[in-house]
Amino acid sequence: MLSKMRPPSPNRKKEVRLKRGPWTAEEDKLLTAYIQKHGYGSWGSLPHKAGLERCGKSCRLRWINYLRPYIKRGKFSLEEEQTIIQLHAFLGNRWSAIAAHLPKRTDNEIKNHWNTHLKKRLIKMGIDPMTHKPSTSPSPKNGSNLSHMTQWESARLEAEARLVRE
DNA sequence: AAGTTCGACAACCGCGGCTAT
DNA sequence: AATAGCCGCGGTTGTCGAACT
Repeated sequence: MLSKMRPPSPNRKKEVRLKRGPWTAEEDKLLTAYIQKHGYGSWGSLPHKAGLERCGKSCRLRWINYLRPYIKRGKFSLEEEQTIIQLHAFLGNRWSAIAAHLPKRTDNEIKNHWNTHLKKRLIKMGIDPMTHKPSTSPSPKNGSNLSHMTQWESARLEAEARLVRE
């Protein structure tokens, strides 16, 4: 939908070079202080008001994924991982919907965790991470034990997906 | 010790939905 | 009804530290 994309720098008064890349502690402080005082929203104008040389999009991302006071960071518990796998079986790559069931986790964090850990783990178990069903060409070396595991896991996932649906 | 590869995660980009005009 | 702009989402990339050679 290119027509909807805004031109490079439409109505910016001055060509302020917007900063990109990792956030500094100082920037975090500015953003947090501003949001604590005024709340968030209107991301387009927020950076300027907060004294940040970032685009609104970058500020929004930083706040949502990192600075919000109640988010939980660090290692995922077994329960959380199971929940993610179950929800993914039902919802697919709808990370924000999955994150809604794990209130303290962000969609970005869940997505990263899925891509770096859970997906690989399922593949290792012979489960297709997209369909959550035993993959069609299971690795030949870990035969029957694995297929039993995958059948069990698959049945469990389907049952749990049903539960989530209800 | 130096160089290379790998894994984890933060951040960016492009797109689509929604709303206001 | 058409258009412009904002917001949020999902995919992808970039960066950095750890592990390995």
